[in-house]
Amino acid sequence: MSKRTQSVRNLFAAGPDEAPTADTRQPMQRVASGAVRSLKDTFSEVERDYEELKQKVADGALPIDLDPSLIDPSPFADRFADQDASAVEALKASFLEHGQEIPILVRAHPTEIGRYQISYGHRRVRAATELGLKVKAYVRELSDDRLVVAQGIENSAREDLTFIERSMFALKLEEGGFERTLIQTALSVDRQEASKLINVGRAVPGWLAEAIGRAPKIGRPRWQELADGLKNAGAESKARKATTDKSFGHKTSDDRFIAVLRAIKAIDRPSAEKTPVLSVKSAEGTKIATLAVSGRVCKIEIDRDRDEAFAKFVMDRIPDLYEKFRQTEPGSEG
DNA sequence: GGACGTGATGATTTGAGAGA
DNA sequence: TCTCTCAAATCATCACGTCC
Repeated sequence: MSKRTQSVRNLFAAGPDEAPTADTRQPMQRVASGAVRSLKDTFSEVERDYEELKQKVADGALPIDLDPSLIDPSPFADRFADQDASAVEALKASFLEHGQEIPILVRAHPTEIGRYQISYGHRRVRAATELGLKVKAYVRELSDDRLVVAQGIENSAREDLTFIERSMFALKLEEGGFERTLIQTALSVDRQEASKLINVGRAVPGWLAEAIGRAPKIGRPRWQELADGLKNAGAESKARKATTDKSFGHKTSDDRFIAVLRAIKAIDRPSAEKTPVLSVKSAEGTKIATLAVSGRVCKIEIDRDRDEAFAKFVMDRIPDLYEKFRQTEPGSEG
């Protein structure tokens, strides 16, 4: 750090009120020596630097240290609370080792003087709070629109929001009266994706999403499947019952999702999830084939070593069998 | 006509299982 | 244990229908 920067910082730290006043300098002007003139020039320069610095802080171009207790979360939360403890722990370790390398972005609280609202950096604030440290923050004037866009851009840069977190964030923005185009920008998605996110957000009750958690391995199709399932009568109470199960809290978030989905689907297809593996035997008692029903497929398995030819024989006749099936099963055509 | 919703599809990624 | 294959899952995009 240069001496001049240091002097500017010291001046900034002391504040303008403590700078020498014009009156105190008056007698020195009578001594028009070169040294004094040089000192005056330097002072003017420092004063200009101070004004520049003040402007940069006001513009949010330079970070300042804030007490985390003065910082409130974003009014448009984009992630579930208490679901990313490991990430906060990692941040705490990083803070202790390197300090806070990346400042957060806040705006002045619109209704409470002296407080701030986060645009992005919730986890950094939490880490700083737990460590009893101040948090480096850019303070900018942000409208609601700019706040959520900045928030969304930061999140998509990290790509660490799960589908349901993005879905709930999108719904929050939609309910907050934001334009679709802004929601698309904030989430870096096209209109189709934004539409799907919002619809899933609407279909999945907040309490259920919170109970399941981030479900990092569960993507749109399966959340969509759950959302569709929840439209059936009684599905929500089944889901609620699943979340009160003793083992529910011990499962991972992904497993909690699967448990709820299974509970919901048990209404629609009671046999599908419970069907055991069925086997067919010959007259001599030899196993010919087995039928295994999983989430999406029915799998018929035939022993290759013994019956590969038979498997081909069956395959050849499947079209005929399927036709006969369609003629005999009234509900089989859709 | 523009905004939105929804289903379908192809490309890519991921994970499990088989075989060397 | 490593490599390969294949199925499942996800994501992005397209196409079409509906509504205002």
